[in-house]
Amino acid sequence: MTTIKEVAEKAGASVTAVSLSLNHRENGHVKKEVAQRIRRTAKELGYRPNPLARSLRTSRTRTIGFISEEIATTPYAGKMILGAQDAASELGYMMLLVNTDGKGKETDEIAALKRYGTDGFLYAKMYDRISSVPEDLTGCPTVLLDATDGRGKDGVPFIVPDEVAIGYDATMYLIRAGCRRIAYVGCSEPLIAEPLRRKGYVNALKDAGLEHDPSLSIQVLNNRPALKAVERLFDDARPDAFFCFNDARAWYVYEAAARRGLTVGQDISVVGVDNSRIISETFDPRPTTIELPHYEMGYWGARKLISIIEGHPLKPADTTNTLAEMPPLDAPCPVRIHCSIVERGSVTKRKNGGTVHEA
Amino acid sequence: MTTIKEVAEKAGASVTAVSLSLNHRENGHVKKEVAQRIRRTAKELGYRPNPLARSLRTSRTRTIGFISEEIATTPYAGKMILGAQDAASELGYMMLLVNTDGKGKETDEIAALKRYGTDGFLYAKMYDRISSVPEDLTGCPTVLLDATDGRGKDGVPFIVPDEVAIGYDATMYLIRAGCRRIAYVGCSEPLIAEPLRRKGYVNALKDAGLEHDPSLSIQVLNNRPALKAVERLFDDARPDAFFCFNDARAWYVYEAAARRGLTVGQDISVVGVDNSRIISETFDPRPTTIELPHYEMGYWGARKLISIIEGHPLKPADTTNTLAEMPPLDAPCPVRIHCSIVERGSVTKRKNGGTVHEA
DNA sequence: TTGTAAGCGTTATCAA
DNA sequence: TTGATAACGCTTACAA
Repeated sequence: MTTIKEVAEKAGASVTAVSLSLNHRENGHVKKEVAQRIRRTAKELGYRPNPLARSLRTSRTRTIGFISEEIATTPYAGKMILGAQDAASELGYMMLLVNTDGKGKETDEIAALKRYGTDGFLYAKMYDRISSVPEDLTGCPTVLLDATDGRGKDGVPFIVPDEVAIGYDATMYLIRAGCRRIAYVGCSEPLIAEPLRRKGYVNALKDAGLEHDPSLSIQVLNNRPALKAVERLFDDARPDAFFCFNDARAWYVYEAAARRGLTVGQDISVVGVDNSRIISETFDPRPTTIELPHYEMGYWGARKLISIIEGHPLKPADTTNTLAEMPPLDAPCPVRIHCSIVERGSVTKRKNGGTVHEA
Repeated sequence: MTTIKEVAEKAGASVTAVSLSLNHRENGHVKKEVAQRIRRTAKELGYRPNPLARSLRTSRTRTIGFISEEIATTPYAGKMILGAQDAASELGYMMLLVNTDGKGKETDEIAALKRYGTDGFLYAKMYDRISSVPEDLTGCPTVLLDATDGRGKDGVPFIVPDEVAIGYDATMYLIRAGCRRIAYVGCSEPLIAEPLRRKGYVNALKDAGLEHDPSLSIQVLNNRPALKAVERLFDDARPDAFFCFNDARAWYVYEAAARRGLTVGQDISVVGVDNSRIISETFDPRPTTIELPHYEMGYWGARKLISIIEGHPLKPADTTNTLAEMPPLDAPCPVRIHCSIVERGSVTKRKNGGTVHEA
């Protein structure tokens, strides 16, 4: 590894001049000509500053810590991590990863991260819920991922999926495909997402001028009772399409359909949220899956965090492209991204089907 | 943050004495009494050495880099990362995570990791295959995860699942549950795991004294053709159980069973490899899933790597507990772990159903 | 056994 | 404009 000293010698300048020039802060301190010479020889030598030495001096490390209680408990974790890592990489940051048990270990891991000098923290949950950020993080730049701390705009900045929009789009997709008796197979666990996705479903029906038949909406848990409930739904309400809260719920629809000799994507249509992918991998493409925006939450969470660290606000324009275009009906695996970024003191504004909160 | 200097002052000793004492290298240099006093005051002050400063001096960072081409492309990535992180954490290491595209970006990310001074690298793939480690890593401590470089024991140390044992155990599990006509639903893609799992299946049948009926073995890809093939298998060979290469293959068995009014876990039994979990989540527990040892690969990979970094060999005893006990037949979701660690110059030895390669 | 000081590679201060 | 030099917090060679 070549050092600043070597560059200075080769370029016939002082280390000061080199440091200043390479950080583009030479104005009025180093002659333009010299600065250019320095940059040239630095490039020739393939010089890259030693981040450790730099950090020791500046007490800024250009690293962020990704803290997750349950990296492995859901298949989606990887996407959130990937998104965060991509953003970090784009902005010249490194990402340190720790897993915690949410208890004593958490304190230790956070302490370790702090010792390594991470500039900020991504605190990730694996499904939207109210979750308080550990005390050890107060005062540190932090962004909550897939959770809120319940203190709204006074709380820690957070990124959550726009669940209403997800339900709306899934349902509208089925409507546009010509379905008229669209069922909703929800989840009877108390999840934040549940009523919101259902709300989107109801809104879409309303906007399309379709009657909202309550007998088409059910909530199920799992195993036989869930299957039985779905079978009753098939037989009593006779839906021509299903919007399923998630893949697990969609499974029962597939099973019930198979038992009736019906083929999904032919006799009935199914759209489910989530991404275990098995459905879209194994069966024909049209009955499909809407992915939760885990990648986007990670990506925009990291951008948001770094913007806080560096003291420049994340411009609203930065966030709008999280909303992808609605794919054509014949696209093989249509997916739409819904992701909203909320920060303290922000104002809500509806935009292109998703919700963007601006500062 | 309290510094070594502050500890020295408070304890009435020199920084040298403090450094030596806290690193437990005081023998013959610092009076025992003084060393103890130093350690006490260090504890009182909650002193923790600054890793950056230490690394700058020692050029060892106690960090490892986890390199993955495709963190997000499979649901299993998270587990491997978790395992590696757990091991790192236990051994006092931090883990830096980067994602690459396998091309130009990879070189950049590796360079970045090197600049940050990572002591070693975990190079992870997401399914067992032959994969060469990037040149940039030659000379650096590296462990390949879920892949081999094809150079056998002369190559880079690697960790891969013991696929034969997986197939053996899955099949034996069905045999022990009383099944007699066990089908194998494989995957017709050219995967390393395919013939190995099948081999385990055949071995188990043989060991149990059951006839190996070739008409019970099929390989399918996906969509309608896969479903049709499985349906033919149902109708022609009349199996009472299925060992499926993975969840995606298992899906077709569920679908075909449902179409015949058969209930899995009642009329037929199914064991599948992989962990999308949807099967075990939604249906009765007995027809179940064998998870690939992603966590273990990450965990033992990191231990292996750190042992290389620190220059002390990983003792075989360390690896044996990767082989969990065979769970009782009535366990809700029986899982068995198969993970083998291979290193240069090692010798194979069969142990407790799994394969452990000893140095 | 103890402590002083050099050095790791930067950035920042300040005198020239 | 320029370039010594101190400082960041630690480890370690070496002198006392």
